[in-house]
Amino acid sequence: MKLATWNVNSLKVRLGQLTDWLAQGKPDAVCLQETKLEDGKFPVSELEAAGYHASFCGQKTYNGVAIVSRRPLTGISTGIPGFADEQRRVIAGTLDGVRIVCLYAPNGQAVGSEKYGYKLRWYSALKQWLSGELARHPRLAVLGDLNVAPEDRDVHDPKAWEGQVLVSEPERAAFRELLELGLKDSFRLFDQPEKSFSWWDYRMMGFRRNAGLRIDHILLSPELAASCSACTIDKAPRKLERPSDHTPVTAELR
DNA sequence: ATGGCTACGATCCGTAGA
Repeated sequence: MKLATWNVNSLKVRLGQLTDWLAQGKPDAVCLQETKLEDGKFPVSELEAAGYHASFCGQKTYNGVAIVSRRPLTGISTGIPGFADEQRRVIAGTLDGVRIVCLYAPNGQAVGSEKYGYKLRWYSALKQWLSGELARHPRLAVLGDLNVAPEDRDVHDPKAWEGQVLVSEPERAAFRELLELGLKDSFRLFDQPEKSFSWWDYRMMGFRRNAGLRIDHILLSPELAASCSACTIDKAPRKLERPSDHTPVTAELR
């Protein structure tokens, strides 16, 4: 099974790139973030024409998540139970016995801001929920834009970013707490190129300078991690005209 | 130099992202 995550930064703008990418890589499921579409405007028929089903939970302008899959998911749920949130950031479903959780973590804006507090509260609720999900679903895959670069090697310029949002110690601690539940960062199960990132700022020629961060992640339960044969970042879509600022990450399960 | 893009929904700029 091939699972992927991609923050498309507007599915309306990136739909053609997505269908091309699906045709090339033929993933079994891809988790999307920042679809920025109300559910009534989700491109169901276009994805069906590409051979994919979709489960989605969106809103206008901001946020929005979806899981696009070769076959329909079962047991679809949205949001984090017990954490009331207007922002559409979480959708989950089951495919071939694998529980797939698609996440769009809050950005946090700036350390100490109101949005930063919301981010940490969101992570706290996420951890509580995923703790139970791991017990319920031994085959659990958590994919998404987690908006945290977990270690300095995930940051192009750790000195410049030190203490900033996406990198700050409380955010990294929140990320580590997910790993302490037993989830594995699938990217780090394998040797990887130095300076591997999944996001580059649109400004300052970020991509050309490889001035990026690794903030899009695929976390796997121990059982799935044991069957994971690869985890790769596909930089090709970031080179296209009008790219998303994020690029897809894919994990292969035996 | 604390900006520089991009998307969106509103105008002819503000909000948000990361």
